[in-house]
Amino acid sequence: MSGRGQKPAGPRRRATSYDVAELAGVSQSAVSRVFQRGASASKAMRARVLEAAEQLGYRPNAIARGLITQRSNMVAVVIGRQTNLFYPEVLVQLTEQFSQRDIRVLLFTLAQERDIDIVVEQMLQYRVDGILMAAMLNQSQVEVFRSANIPLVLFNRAFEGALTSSVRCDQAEGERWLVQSLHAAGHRRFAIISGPEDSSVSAERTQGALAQLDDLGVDEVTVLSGDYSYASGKAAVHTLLQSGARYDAVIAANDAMAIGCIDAARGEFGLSVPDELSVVGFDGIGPARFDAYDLTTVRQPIGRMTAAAAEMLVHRIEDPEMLPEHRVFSGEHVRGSSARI
Amino acid sequence: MSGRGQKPAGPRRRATSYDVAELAGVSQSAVSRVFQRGASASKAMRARVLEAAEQLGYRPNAIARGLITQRSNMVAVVIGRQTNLFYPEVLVQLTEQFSQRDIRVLLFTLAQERDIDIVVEQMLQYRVDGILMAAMLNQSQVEVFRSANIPLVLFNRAFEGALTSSVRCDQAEGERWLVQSLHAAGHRRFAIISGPEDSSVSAERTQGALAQLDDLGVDEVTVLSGDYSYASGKAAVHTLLQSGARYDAVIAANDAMAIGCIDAARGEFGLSVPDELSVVGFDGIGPARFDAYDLTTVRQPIGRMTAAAAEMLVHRIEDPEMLPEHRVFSGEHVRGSSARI
DNA sequence: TCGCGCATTGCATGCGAAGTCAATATTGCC
DNA sequence: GGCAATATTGACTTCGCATGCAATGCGCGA
Repeated sequence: MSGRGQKPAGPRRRATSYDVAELAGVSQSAVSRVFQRGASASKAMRARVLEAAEQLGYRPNAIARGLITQRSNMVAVVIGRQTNLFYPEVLVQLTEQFSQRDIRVLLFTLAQERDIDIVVEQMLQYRVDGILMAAMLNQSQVEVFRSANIPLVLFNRAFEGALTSSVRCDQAEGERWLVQSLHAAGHRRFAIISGPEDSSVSAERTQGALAQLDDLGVDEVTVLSGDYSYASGKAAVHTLLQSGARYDAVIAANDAMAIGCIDAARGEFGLSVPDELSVVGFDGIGPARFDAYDLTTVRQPIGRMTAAAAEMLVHRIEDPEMLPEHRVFSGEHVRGSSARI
Repeated sequence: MSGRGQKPAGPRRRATSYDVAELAGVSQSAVSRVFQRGASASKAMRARVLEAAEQLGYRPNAIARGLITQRSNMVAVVIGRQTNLFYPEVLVQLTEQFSQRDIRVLLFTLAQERDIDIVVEQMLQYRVDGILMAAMLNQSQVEVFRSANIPLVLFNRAFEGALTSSVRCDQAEGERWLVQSLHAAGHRRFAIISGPEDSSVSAERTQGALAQLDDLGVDEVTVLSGDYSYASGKAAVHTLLQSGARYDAVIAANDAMAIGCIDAARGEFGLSVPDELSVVGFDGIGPARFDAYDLTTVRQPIGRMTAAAAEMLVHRIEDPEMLPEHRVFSGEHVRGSSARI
C-alpha cells in the first residue's frame, strides 16, 4: 500500500522568479518587487504575481537574495560544550529572540577548545550578519571579526580591550551577596568550588567571592576546582570533608556542582543541609528548584539577557558605526533552603 | 583610552575570488579550483593563489557557492519549545554530528504550535539541504517537503504513511519493561502521568504502559495528564493522593515529572520512595541520576540516535532516490532506586 | 484639451563562485 | 626528437534575485 505515490514528486527544479514572471505575464523585476517590503507594485500586479507564485509553489531564494543584498539575515550563535544546564535555555531563548526579528540562527557548538578556529572560518564563509558568542574567544579571533566588519556580541564574557559589545550577568555582585549573607548569618569556615580553569565566568565568580570574604576579614578559605558537573561537585565535597576538616559553607561556582555538594554532604557524610552545612550555587537552573535541593543561588536573568543580546546585535548590524556597549545585569537573589541565611 | 583604534578597520568590501586572482596574476577559475576538493591545480598555482588569498584575508563565499552548486550545505534542525530537559542535549549532539560532516545547522524553535508554518516557509526559502524534525508536523507539511524534494528525517516521531525516514526510541518497549518489572515485584495499583495531549511520544509511552498492564490483567489504572514539567509531576501526585487513594507505583511519561512525583510524595505526603511508592520515568536525563532521586527509568540512547539521524539525513541528501528508512532503538533499562524492582 | 508630476513597470546589470569547453603546457613513449 | 595523451589554465556563462534607470501610464489642474 506504500508502493503508490511514486509519481515524479514535483518538478525537479524549484520555481524561480522568472517562472513566476512568465506565468503571470510580467517581468522578473515585478515578481521581485512583490516579494519585498518597501517596493512599489500595483494591487493588480501584486494579485497576479501572488497567484502565479502560489500555483508554482514559488519561494524567494534567500541564498540568492543574500548574495545581492549582502545580507544573509543569519547570525551565528556559538556555545561551548557545556556540562552545564544553563546554556541550552539560553540557546532556545536567543533563537526565539532572533526569530522574532526575522533573523535565522546558524548554530555552532565547540566540542573542543581548538575547534574555535574552524568555527570562525565557517562563520566567515557563510557571511553571517553578526555573531553571538557564548564561548571562549581570544583576542586574535576578535580581531578577525573586527577587520571583517562583523558585529560581535559576547555573552557572559568581556574583553579588556572593550572593542566589542557584551551582555553579562554581574557574577561578582552575586557572589558578594551570597558571601555577605552567609557571613552575616554566622558562617565563618568557607570552601569554594570553582569551575573549569579556563572558564572566565568561573574566575569572576571565584574572585568575587574571595574578594568579599577578604573584605569581611575571612582569610582562610579553601578553594577546589571542579568542572561545573554534578559529579565534580560531589567529588569536591568528598575531598573537602574526608580529611575530617569542617566547614560552615560551601560556595559552588554553579548550581550543578552545588547540587552535587548537597548530595555528597548528605549521603556520604550524613550532614544536614543547611543545618550543619550551607551550600550555595549560581545560575538558577531548573533543577535548583527541585524540593530536594531548593538551592540558595543567584539566578541569571536569562530572558532579559538574551533579549538585550539580540537587540544589541541587531542594532550593530543595522548601524555598523555604533560603538561597543556593555550591559551588565544583576542576578536575582534566590533565598532557598540550602543555606542558613 | 578607547578612543583610539578608530582606524578604517579593514577594507569595506570583503575580498572576492577576482581580487585574489588579480593579485596572484591568474584567472578567477584558478582561484575557484584551488579552493575546491577534487579540482586540478598545479603545485605552483596553488601556492601562488593561497598566498594571495592569505594576504587579502580571502574566504570563499559559501552563499555564492550555494547559489551555483544548488547545495547550501545547511540542514535545518527544528525542536519544539520543551519543558523538557531532553532536547537540549539532542540538539547539541546533532550539531556536532553535522559539523563533523561539514554541514552547518540552521536552528529553528517552535514557541507555539502555529509557528510551524512560518518555520516551514523559512526552511524552504533558505534552501536547506535537509531537515531534521524533532517537533510536531502534520501530513500536509510533510507533503510540502516531499514535493520540494527536501529530505526529511523525523526524530522520535513517525508517520503512518511511512513516506519519510525516522529515528526513534522504542517508547512502548521501554514502558513494557517498566511495567513488567513493577508488576513482577508485586505492584498492583498503578497510576500513569502522561505528557501533553499533543505529544506523540507521550501517547506512545502511555499506550505502551497501558497495553502491558492490560496484558498482565491489571485493568484499573488511573491516568492523569501533565505537561512534562517538574511542577506538573508534583501536581499530579497531589491530585492522586489527596483523595486518600493509595497507589503502589506511579509511571510518569518523562523524568522531569517523575522527579516532581517523588518530591510531592515525600514532601507533601511523607511517603517513602520506593518503599511505600515506586516512581519511574523515561528519558534518562542528567538530573535523573542525582542521588536524591536515582530514578528507575529508560534512557534514550541519544548518542546513537543522533548519529543515526545525521547519517540517514546525509545519505538521503546525497542520494535523493534512497527510500525512507525507520530506525528504532531500544532504550537502556536503568534500575535506579526510585522503584522496588 | 493639453501638459506636468508621480506611480508603475520593464530592461539590463551585477552579486561571487563553479563549471564547461577550448586552448595551452606538460608529460611519456617510441 | 617528435607526437599523442594528459594535465592545467583561462574565457565565458550561469545560478536567482535586487536595483538603477528609462519608459510607460495615470490623474489632475489650468
